[in-house]
Amino acid sequence: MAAAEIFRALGDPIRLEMVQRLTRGSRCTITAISEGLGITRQGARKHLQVLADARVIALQPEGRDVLVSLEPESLDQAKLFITELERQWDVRLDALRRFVEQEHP
Amino acid sequence: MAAAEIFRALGDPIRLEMVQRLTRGSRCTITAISEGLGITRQGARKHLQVLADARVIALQPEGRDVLVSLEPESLDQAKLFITELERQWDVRLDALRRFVEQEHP
DNA sequence: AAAAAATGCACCAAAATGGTTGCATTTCAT
DNA sequence: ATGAAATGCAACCATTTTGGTGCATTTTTT
Repeated sequence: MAAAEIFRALGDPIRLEMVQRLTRGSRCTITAISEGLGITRQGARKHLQVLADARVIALQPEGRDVLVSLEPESLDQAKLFITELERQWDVRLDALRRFVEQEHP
Repeated sequence: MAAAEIFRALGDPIRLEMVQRLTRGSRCTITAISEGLGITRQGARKHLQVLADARVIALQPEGRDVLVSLEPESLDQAKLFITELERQWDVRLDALRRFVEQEHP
């Protein structure tokens, strides 16, 4: 289940903050996005790797630094997954409603 | 960030499978939802607790057993969070586009 | 009343996570 | 050419997570 990995990547306050920063500001370096998180650069780097493994972000070396950028497709995938869950839920509720109406006319 | 906890709860294949079962079938007991997952009931029970802590599901004792049911509001919250991320992303892209058009008329 | 079912609780072990420090390497700027 | 900046890598540590076993307890069922 690829969705689980994306959810997992988003399931941490620091990583979620990183993603939020990327949606607001543009792409930036690892050092830049690691500032003001209360952890070291090396610590932040591990979080970035988790996000990259789930393809929530992309890391591309550019000379001396590495550019961090958002991969919006992953967010779409996650949202679609939830939407589908809700659709199934609604289908079930509808079936239940029809059943009750049929049994108690 | 409450969203992080919800994402975290969804970020595991077994827990995601449990949620999916709940959207399809109706509420059921702990034993029922723990079957066919490849782990013991006690193991499954811990996953259920994670989901309950994040309010993705509700656990209500009912005589001898405990009924497991989905709390759809949590899914909505998670979806809304992603939707908002995407909105910010789009706002930024639009701003960038307008900027480029202005600079290179 | 006795057996069976559903669950809780406590404890245990292995693995993963989150975070650190220290140091080496590459690349850019002066 | 030298120094500063950005990064990578490895080792290490504490904590949490994942999963298990064993046993006690409470309800149903027969």
